[in-house]
Amino acid sequence: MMELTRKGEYAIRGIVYLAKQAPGKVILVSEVAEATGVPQTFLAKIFQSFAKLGLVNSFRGTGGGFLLGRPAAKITLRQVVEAVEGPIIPNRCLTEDGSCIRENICTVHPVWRRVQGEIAAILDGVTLEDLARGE
Amino acid sequence: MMELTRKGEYAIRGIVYLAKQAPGKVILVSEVAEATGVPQTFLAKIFQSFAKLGLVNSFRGTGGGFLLGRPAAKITLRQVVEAVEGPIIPNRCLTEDGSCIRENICTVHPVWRRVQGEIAAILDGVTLEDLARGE
DNA sequence: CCATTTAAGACCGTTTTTGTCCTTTTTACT
DNA sequence: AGTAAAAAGGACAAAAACGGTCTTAAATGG
Ligand code: SF4
Ligand code: SF4
Repeated sequence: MMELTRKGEYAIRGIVYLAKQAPGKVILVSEVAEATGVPQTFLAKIFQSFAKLGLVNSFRGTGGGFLLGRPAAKITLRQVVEAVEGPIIPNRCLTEDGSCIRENICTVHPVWRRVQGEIAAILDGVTLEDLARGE
Repeated sequence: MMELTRKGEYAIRGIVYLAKQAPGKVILVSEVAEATGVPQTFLAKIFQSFAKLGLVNSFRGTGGGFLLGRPAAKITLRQVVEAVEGPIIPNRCLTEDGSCIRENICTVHPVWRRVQGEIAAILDGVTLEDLARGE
């Protein structure tokens, strides 16, 4: 239950690898893939979505590659996870458009809201800098 | 991300309905299904797995049905969720058989362990009695 | 025996996951 | 200008998970 997908796991491995590099250094996706044990084409897709959100910068052509879009200390684990997995939603009724008619009288709903808040808080409290240098 | 399946949601709705009944009263799965808006045959399956674990007792034949296997105060939300969704595993490396070779040196692993612990603690702290009478 | 109700398992369409492959675009270097 | 090196983008697809249904069997009370 509540399992991160491989995409999420790969995303973290990949961007943490970037965070470990010297700031400003451009890295090939092929290098990241090999170092982290992630299928290269899959990782490329993941990095593309990172790039759209500004989490990484990319350069095409010879000498191209990826690097972090901002300092590692300014990227949280939550941002990484939500970039590829979407918002943290332990149950359907926690989406922005309240989807369950029982929501008003439901006693379970607040429990899921707490779960959501706790997970978000933990993930918000961890940055790529923490992960890159071993907390 | 981290979304409860419909099976899990249905399971909670169903067993909370049982918890709201007078202790000892036997309820038909058809009644629970109608009251909670869950497909009956699907709910029947869910209740079967509850029965195997002792969360509910069942009686077959005329006058049969379901009731809680022990007092509502002795059944936690975690037990209900894990009965149908399996253990709370935010990431693969948190299964009993450590499946990731990086686990020893990984800085992300402890974060997921924290998440696991927090979710478990929240769900452990809520009983069917709480849910039945509105906390 | 018969109606009722759960138990158990086979089955099945849809969606999501987990990728691959191919073409295009951008860029640097010669 | 030509070419090689990357990432960008999109189509495709096998496998797994999800969300159920259906059928048959077993128990139970009348
Ligand atoms: S019944 Fe309660 S917990 Fe379930 S989806 Fe509706 S509001 Fe959420
Ligand atoms: S790399 Fe770390 S977080 Fe990812 S599966 Fe392995 S131990 Fe867990």
